[in-house]
Amino acid sequence: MSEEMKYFYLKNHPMLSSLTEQKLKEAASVAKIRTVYRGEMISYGEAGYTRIHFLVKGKVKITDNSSNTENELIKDILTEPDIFGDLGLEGKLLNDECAEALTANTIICSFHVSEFRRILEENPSMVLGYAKKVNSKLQRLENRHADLVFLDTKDRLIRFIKNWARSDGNRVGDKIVLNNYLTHSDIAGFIATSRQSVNMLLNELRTSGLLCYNRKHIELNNPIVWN
Amino acid sequence: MSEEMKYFYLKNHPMLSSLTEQKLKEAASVAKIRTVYRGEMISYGEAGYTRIHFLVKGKVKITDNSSNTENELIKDILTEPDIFGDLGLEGKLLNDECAEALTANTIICSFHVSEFRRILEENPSMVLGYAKKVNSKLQRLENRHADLVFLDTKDRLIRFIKNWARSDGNRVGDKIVLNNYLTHSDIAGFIATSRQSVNMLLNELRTSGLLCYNRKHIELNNPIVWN
DNA sequence: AGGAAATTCCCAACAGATTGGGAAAAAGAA
DNA sequence: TTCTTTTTCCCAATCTGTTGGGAATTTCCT
Repeated sequence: MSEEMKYFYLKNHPMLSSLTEQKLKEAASVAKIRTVYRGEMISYGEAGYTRIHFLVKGKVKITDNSSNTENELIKDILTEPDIFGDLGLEGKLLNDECAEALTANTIICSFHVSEFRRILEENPSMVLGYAKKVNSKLQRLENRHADLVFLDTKDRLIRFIKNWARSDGNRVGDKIVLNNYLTHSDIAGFIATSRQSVNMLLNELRTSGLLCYNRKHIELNNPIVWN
Repeated sequence: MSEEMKYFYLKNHPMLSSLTEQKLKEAASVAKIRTVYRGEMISYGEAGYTRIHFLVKGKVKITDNSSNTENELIKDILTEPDIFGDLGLEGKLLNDECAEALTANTIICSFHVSEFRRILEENPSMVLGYAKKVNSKLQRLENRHADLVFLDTKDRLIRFIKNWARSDGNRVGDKIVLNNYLTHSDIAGFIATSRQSVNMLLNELRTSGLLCYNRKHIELNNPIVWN
């Protein structure tokens, strides 16, 4: 990966776009950039040498492997552009948190937290963007938590698909098409239900004409309903 | 409230203790400090003029009033020292989020986000503390979310009491004593169950000898179990 | 002290979702 | 292609926790 490509990818990431050309080139020189295969794990580094990752292309699944092996909890599903890793910048490894690329040729750009801390301190303009980003993760989780409390499984699935369509859907004619890089099991792990229920409910939505789906794609039939 | 008291309270807050004396006095001059009664609501400000609050003494309950009136969801219960308000620093009001003092003479110190943004930008050393704090809120919520997914009501209640004891318990002889400023309904709102279940389970724990409780206090009998 | 409001307490019936059985279909590997 | 693994699919039994009834108790207000 050439230095120019690194610069290009970093510049396109909204968290870093506010940097001056000079600062951005400095950042690019210490950044590590990597193309990750589908299914490949992305390391958070060792305790004391943790990293912070910028997802510049592709999708990433964040899982929590601290609990039972059966029925893993999916903490988040990220679409570019986003960040993940040791967001506290403290060098602490997070509770058995793992990241895995969901798409082929996922591109990740990463810094040691110590390097990133320096960059943050030298660029006060970036600080607010960082606070905003971490806070937005907090709020998204607050909403998801509230959904888990108040909604039943079906409504959680619908809410999940809506959000998915918003962040990653393509309008094609009078439909919204999603590339389906998730299994029923992934969806179940995200909305906290069983694979069986996800399957049953998707069939229900299909029968009632709200969507079509196969292993590759999901088509949402009525954009108004799915808004 | 005198200027000296403001300075004193701000200096004692870990998020602000890294400031130089000079910077801290400047901060104190723009801060607003207020003593809040039990049950009193704490305003987040108006859209565009939101505030960020430093809880310097007392307990505060953060609720989400966007859903049904019945069975409110309690987003968090804060013990001093902590921060809350518009953590994204964007001037956006959060989804019907409300804050309410749970203790008498709760002391809150607050800034306009625009003032606080300036303070952050002028004090790079504070930035990391802020990121760390917001990230710790994110992680606490991640754990709570996982508890809601994997644990049954009883284990969630036990986990809740454990955390409560850790952040706010006093060791008295071979017991841990908690000042009980929460109703069964509050606890239910926090662990996402019904008042009835909280009551049933607390009685169960009492019968099995793990704790004693009345409206004022909760005593945990076996510190080893509750660790 | 007396009355109103909030909180705590109890029980039985019900509902939504899980569990655990197993089978078919698709994807990936060799 | 053929074999293996993963994913999708279905059904019936079961269960956890809620709902909604109402009563007792405590706190707060005057």
